[in-house]
Amino acid sequence: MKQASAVLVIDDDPDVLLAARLALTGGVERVDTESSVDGLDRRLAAASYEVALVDMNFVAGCRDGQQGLDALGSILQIDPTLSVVLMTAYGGVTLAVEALKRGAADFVLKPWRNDKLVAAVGAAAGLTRGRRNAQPLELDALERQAIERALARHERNITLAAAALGLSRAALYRRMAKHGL
Amino acid sequence: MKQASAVLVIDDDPDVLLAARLALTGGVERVDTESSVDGLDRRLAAASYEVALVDMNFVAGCRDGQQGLDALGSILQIDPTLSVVLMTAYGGVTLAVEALKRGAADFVLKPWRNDKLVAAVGAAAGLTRGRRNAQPLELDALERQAIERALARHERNITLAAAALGLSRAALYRRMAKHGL
DNA sequence: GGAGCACTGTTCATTTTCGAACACTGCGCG
DNA sequence: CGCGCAGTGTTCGAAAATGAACAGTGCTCC
Repeated sequence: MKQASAVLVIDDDPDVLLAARLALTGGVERVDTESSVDGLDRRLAAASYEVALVDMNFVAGCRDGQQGLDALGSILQIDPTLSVVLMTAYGGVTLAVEALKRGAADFVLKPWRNDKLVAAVGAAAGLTRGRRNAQPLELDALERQAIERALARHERNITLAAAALGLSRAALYRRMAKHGL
Repeated sequence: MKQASAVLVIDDDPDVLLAARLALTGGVERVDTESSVDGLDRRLAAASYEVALVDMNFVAGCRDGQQGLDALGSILQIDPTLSVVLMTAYGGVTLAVEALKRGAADFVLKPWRNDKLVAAVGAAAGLTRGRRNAQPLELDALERQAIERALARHERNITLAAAALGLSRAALYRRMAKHGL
């Protein structure tokens, strides 16, 4: 099924923005561009993006990608469900690893191959959708899961598990029976 | 606080195993080594490791790291709480990104700097401990969280939120009151 | 205007759940 | 052995949660 998706591309180089737009158009519903990381808050609130594609180097002569990592942090703080794909021309393994460890969905090197970029953005959009659709389970199922975990963690010692769950032993018995454990 | 931690190192090169042992001894409680990815199941069940440090290239002439990715998958399937640090001499950004996306805790290049390796393994051990100590919340708190999320997701529409949680509207009102929402 | 609709907030007889108490089973220990 | 301890599984009157029903509020549409 074809999915509508909105992507926000952030880079200080207009050429890159244009190239990204051309590469992504057709693959995604909408491509917005932004040349700075300022005012992200409003930007992200205004339209509900599914992917942010962010450059890591905004300051000339500064190639360590720190701005990108900072932007990543800001974006995830604003919306933890939004997938962030980072891109850089100067990246090494160390930077890529750091980016992923900090929660980036993917990491692409400039210059990119258009099909790879589309694939990365598509996969990231899928991640976002997955996170956003992850509706809280029904309370019943949630309780069942929690009880199972608590029992496992305490090696089926009902007394301890009950205490950990914050209920009386008798109550845990009843709920175990209810859930068929 | 100094933490006891057990590390399992897997590499087909005895020199690498020795180097790893030397680098890690002192930094961690115990270092076990293994020269193959076979029989991981028993190995992991026998001792409770906090980190697995795994080489990505077991087959001569095959440098794409596929074995490492497979091993990563196997290990996480056996014990999802165990942090896996991958290492390779031939890695590029692409491989590193793939490894992290598949759930590796970190990715180090051979030859490593001993202090970096110790730091990576230490951080990974911390991750494992965090995951393992993440005891299921008390049922009450869990319910509160679920209710908050459901309300947020449905823009405070009580009727919809109640349906999503699998309880009646009146019940949701009561629980909201109980939790002070 | 007013009928239809979707949602809110509350009431109350009925049903469920609560936990303290009890009896029982191992198990280590002097 | 006899004692204490830690755990299990069950009982029962008291207390709390349940959901159908109701009245109220704000809309949209004709």
